[in-house]
Amino acid sequence: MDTLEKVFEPDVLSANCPSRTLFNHVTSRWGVLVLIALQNDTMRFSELRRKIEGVSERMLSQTLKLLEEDGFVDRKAFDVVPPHVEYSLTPFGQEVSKRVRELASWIEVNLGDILAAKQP
Amino acid sequence: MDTLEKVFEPDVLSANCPSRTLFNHVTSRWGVLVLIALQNDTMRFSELRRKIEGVSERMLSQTLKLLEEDGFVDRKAFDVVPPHVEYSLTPFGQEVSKRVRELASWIEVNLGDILAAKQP
DNA sequence: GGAAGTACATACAAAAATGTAAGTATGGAA
DNA sequence: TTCCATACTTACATTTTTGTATGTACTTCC
Repeated sequence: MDTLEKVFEPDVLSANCPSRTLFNHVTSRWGVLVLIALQNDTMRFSELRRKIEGVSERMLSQTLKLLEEDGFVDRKAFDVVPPHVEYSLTPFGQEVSKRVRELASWIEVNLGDILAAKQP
Repeated sequence: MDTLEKVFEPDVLSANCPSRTLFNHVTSRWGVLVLIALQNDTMRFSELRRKIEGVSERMLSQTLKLLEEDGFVDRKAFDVVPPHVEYSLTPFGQEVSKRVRELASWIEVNLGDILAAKQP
């Protein structure tokens, strides 16, 4: 093995690590939900908006743009009027989405028990 | 089966679903990092603060309190001076932590490829 | 002919998150 | 005896996030 290998180890606990930035984008309030919503479908902007209850147009487009820049979301625009744009996950996006989904599902499935366990 | 069963299905995509609230806490900026930091250890407040680069005392204690209320973090205070408090994950906390860790690890491991794939 | 739907951008305002600094009580090290 | 460490809390200031409203260009439905 080369003596100079592995100079840098990604770590989300390190303030300046690029993985932390990506992690923040992915786990952002609307980011997680976009990833979940797109998991098995290609969707249009307004479909996403209806599916993710509570997002404003502003936040949705901002979040989509960020995830697109990071390479997790693919945007396909058709040059027609009225506009038609389709969003989907890239292969990278599908990987993160899968893991976000697992977290969300665990919470959904165990919601009853979690709620029952806390009595403040 | 009872005709009235399953009146309510938890869904993080629903604005008012309690699972959404929990999900938001868990995926909050510092929440994810606390869950990761506590995964295999019991830690004291200032240890956590040093481990999670960039958290302020204020945010750390706020986040710990929230996760404690949700039942994911356990707080054990010893009545001595100077104060001594130990934080750890509850069984529920370990479950969510595991899943958050998997997401973070995937990003860390694939960081190079993700970064290489984007050229804006 | 007017309303609604489409996929946004933009300006402005309000709300929420976060940081900073200071304070607390006490013991131990220098 | 002054400073540091501990685990916070509180007040205050700043930053970031989020929402609201409006506009666009055109088509289709009623």
